[in-house]
Amino acid sequence: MTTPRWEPRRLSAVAVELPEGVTPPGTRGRILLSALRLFAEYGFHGTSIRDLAGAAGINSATLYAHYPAKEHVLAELVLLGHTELHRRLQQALVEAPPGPAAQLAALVRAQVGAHADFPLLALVANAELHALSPERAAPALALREQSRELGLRVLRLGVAQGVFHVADPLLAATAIGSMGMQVAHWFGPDQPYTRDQVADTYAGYALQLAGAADVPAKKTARAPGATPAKKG
Amino acid sequence: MTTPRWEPRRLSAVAVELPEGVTPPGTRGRILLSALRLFAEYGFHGTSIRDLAGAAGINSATLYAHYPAKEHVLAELVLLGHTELHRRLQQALVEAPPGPAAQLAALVRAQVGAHADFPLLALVANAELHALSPERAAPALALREQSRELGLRVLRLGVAQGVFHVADPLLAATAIGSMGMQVAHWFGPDQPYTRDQVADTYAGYALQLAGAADVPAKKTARAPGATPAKKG
DNA sequence: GTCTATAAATAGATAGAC
DNA sequence: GTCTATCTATTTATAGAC
Repeated sequence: MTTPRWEPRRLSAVAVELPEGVTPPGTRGRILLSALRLFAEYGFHGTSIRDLAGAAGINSATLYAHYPAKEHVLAELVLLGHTELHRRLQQALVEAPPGPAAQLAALVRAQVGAHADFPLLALVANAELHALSPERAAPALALREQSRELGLRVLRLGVAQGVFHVADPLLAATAIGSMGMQVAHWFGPDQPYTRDQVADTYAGYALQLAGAADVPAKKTARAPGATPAKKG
Repeated sequence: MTTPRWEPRRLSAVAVELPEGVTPPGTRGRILLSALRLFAEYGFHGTSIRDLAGAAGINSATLYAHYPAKEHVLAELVLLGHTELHRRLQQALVEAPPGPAAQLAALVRAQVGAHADFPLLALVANAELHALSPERAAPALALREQSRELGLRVLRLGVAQGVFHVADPLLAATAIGSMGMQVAHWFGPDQPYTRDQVADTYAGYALQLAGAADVPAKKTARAPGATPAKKG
């Protein structure tokens, strides 16, 4: 690709940004943000070194002063994305009130929040990870596995305590996780929801799906504000 | 790419096949099946004309006797995938017992079934659609919109009838649809579930998520067999 | 329909001046 | 760090023989 083949369609109005404090300063940061946008829109293989450099306002050769290869730019984004999600999930668990129901709600809110706050990063981290060599994909895959187990543990605990009622916690965790992952594909400022509305609503869905006994089912309304887990 | 960079990771044990009766005979069919596998594994831009031809056992120039360009091969796959899903959803609605609960269950079973039966096709149809020009993506996008509305209508009807209890049917439909879409990313013969087990379980999840009042919540067990919608 | 051969453009990456 | 210039391989696609 030299010049854009056609107008972007995958993600129009979404802000091109990375989590706080992780964007490198100067040119390297501009390269990373350009890659975030282009990889999300056209994919890793659909973006050339010259596209990347052009979007960052530099010559293509200059890119190699900051990254040894195109793959390393993707690797940094993929790792950033998985790290941020895992960090948020862990923090959510720490801050959540005790009990599987509140913890599941907190996890889902954190997952949905992460995917709504950084949809481009989530998209690249998930959809382009396959373009990395196994060695460079491994760290992200390890983080993904850890994140998955956080949810699975909460679900299993909830079933053991009689709070949740699912025959197969693994399948339930997969289904719940799937809801949140897809948020990156459609959420944006053009949607009639705030990120907290989606996060809260999805947390309610997760509890319903898990058959959480005494949890307010009608809390799935369009109430704004995060108000994390004020239910026991 | 000339020779495989590394072993396939995205989808290992999944059969490379298309829905019954749609695979073209002869060389054109071999091209299409090769594209199904390679596009799913490496993406459209990650697969070269020579990869495609080599996998089909022909010279790269021969490909142009069957398709005018690489993009047309992808376009055929993308349209095939969206057509098959829409066809199954429509048929599921026709065959389903009356009532929003049974209809929602039937839709989810059909969606999950389609993604479990043809994960490669679902993956290509969804993840590589962005590589098509707007004109060639349009037919698939139209089908996608129609499929989406099938689910949305059932949810809205169920809410209106007091069978479902969700504040925002659109968001609920999105969440439910997201569960099923992701099935293509993980389901395969290496999983400890049959396609019907996943389909039935996910149908139960959807009803739970939607707050379906009087629906057997414990039917989410690992009971094999499709047995479509024997509940009212 | 299938091939060999090749054109024309673009790819990722490097050399070396400033 | 950034540039111009360039190398080398690969890309999509075509020409023309069989």
